[in-house]
Amino acid sequence: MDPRYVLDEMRASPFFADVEPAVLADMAAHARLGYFEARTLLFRQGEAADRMHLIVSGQVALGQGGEDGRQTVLRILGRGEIMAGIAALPDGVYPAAAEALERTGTLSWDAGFLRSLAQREASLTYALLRLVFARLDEAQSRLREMAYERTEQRLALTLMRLAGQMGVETEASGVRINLRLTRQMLAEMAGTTLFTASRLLSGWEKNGWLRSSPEAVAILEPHRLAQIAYGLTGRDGADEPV
Amino acid sequence: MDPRYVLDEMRASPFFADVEPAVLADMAAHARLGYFEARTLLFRQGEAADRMHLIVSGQVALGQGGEDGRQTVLRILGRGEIMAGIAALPDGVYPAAAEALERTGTLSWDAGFLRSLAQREASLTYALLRLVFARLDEAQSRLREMAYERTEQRLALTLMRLAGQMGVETEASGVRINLRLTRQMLAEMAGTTLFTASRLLSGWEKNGWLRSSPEAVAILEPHRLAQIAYGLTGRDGADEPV
DNA sequence: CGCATATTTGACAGCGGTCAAATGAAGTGG
DNA sequence: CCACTTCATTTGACCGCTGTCAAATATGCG
Repeated sequence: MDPRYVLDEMRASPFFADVEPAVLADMAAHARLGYFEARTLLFRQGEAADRMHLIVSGQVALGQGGEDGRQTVLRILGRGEIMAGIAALPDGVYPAAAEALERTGTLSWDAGFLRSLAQREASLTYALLRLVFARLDEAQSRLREMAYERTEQRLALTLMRLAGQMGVETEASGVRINLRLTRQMLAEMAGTTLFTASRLLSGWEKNGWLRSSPEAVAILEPHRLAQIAYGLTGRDGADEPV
Repeated sequence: MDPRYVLDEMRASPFFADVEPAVLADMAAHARLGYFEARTLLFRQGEAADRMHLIVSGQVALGQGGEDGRQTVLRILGRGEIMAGIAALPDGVYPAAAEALERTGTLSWDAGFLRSLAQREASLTYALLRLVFARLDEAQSRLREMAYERTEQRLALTLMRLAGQMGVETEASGVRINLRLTRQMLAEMAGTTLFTASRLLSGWEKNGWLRSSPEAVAILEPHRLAQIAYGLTGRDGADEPV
C-alpha cells in the first residue's frame, strides 16, 4: 500500500481540510484499504462500531431498519465522504447499515486507534464535530419536513437534496444525479411507499420535468421540482402543457 | 459571581464528566450567568450562534420553525443539559429557537472563547462530539418513526421519551413528567396536529392510562403506553375494561 | 427462453388533517 | 366577588391524501 496514495486521498476530502498535518500522517500510516462489491454490506446496524470509513470511490447507502423490516435510507455517500464517525466514540454501535450501491473502495481506521487519537488531537475531533453537526442539521430539517410537508413535496425535496449533493449540471440547465436509484430507495428517503413514489415520479416524467433510468435521474426542469418542493403548485395541479 | 458555584454546577452536569480539570477551570472563569423569565427566548432561530448554554435551573424548549409559521419542538431540555453547542463551530447559526418554559437560569460561554478552546482542547471537543452524536441518533430514530409509525404510536413514543428523559417515578409504578406541556407542544413533538393529539390524549385519560394537568403529565399505566407505542394494540382498539 | 427484479396501474378504504364551534379554565380589572 | 377577556382544550363533521393490496407489465440477466 502506497502511503503517498493514502495521503492524497485523504487530502482530497474536505473532511480533513483542517486536520493538522502530523495527525494526517499518523492516520495515513494506520489506514486500511477496503473494497466492497455492489450490494454488499460494509457494516450492519447494531454491530459494535469498529471502523470509520472514508469513501475513495463508489457509493454507499446508509439505511436504518426497524424491527418490522421496513427501513429508511438516511443518506447516500460518495467519494470523499466519511462514514461511521461514531467509531471515534467508546462503545459506539453502528446506528445504520451501510450498503455499497456499486463497487466501492474505502480507507478505514480502527476504532481503538481513532479513539485514542480523538481524545488527544483536537483538530481531528473538531473535524468530526463539524461533520456530525451538519448531519444533525439535515436530520432535523427532514424531521420538520416529515411532519408538515406532503409526500409530493418530500419526494421533490429528496431529489433536490440529492442533486445538491451529487448532481452534475447538464448542458440544458438541468441536473443529473448519477446514482442507481430504485423507486424503493427514493421512497425510503422521502418517507413514503414505493407505490406513491412511483406514481409521482412517473407523473413528473410524463410532464417532462425529469427523466429516470436505472443508471441515473436527470432533472430537466429544476424550477418545477422546486415549486413542488416548496408547495407553490396550486392544489389543482393543472399545469399548462408548456 | 462565585466561581465555586459555577464549578459545582458544571461538575453536576454529565456533559463535563470527562473534560479535563484545567479546561473546566478555564471555562468556569469565563462563564456568564443568565436568567430568563418564562416564555422568553434565550435565542432565535437563524441568529448567529454567539453563546453556548448550560441549563442550571428551569426548562427550555428547542423549536424549529418553517417559513409557513408551523414549527416542531425538537427537544425539551432541563437541568444539567447543554444547548447550542453549535456555538463551538465557526460561523454557526442557531438551527432552532430556545424558549424558556419556566424561569430558567443558565451558565453560558462566548462563542469566540469556546471556539479557541475547542480547537485546542480535545477533551472538550470530545464531550461535544458525544453530545451531538446522541442528538443525531435520536433525530434519526424519530425520522424512522415519522415515516412508519402512525400518529398514535408517535404520540405514545413522545411521552415515553419525555418520561425517560425527565420523568420521576411515582408510588404507583407510574411516571410523572413535570413539565407544563400544552397539547400543542406535544403535537409538535409527535409530528401531528393539536386536534389529533387532543383526541388521543383525552381518550387515554378516559381509559385511565394517564392523567394530565397544566403542570404535569402523569403516566399511570406505562405498559399500556408502551403497547400503543410499539403497535401491539389490535387495530380494533377494543380494550377490556380492566 | 425463463426467472427474478423493478415498475406501473387500479381499486379501495381509513387515518388523520382541516375547519368550525362549543366548552372549560385562568387571570384581570371594576 | 363578579363580568370580561384570553387562552387551552374538546368535540363534531368532512374529505382527501396516501397507504395497502392485487395484478399486470416491463426490464434485465443467466
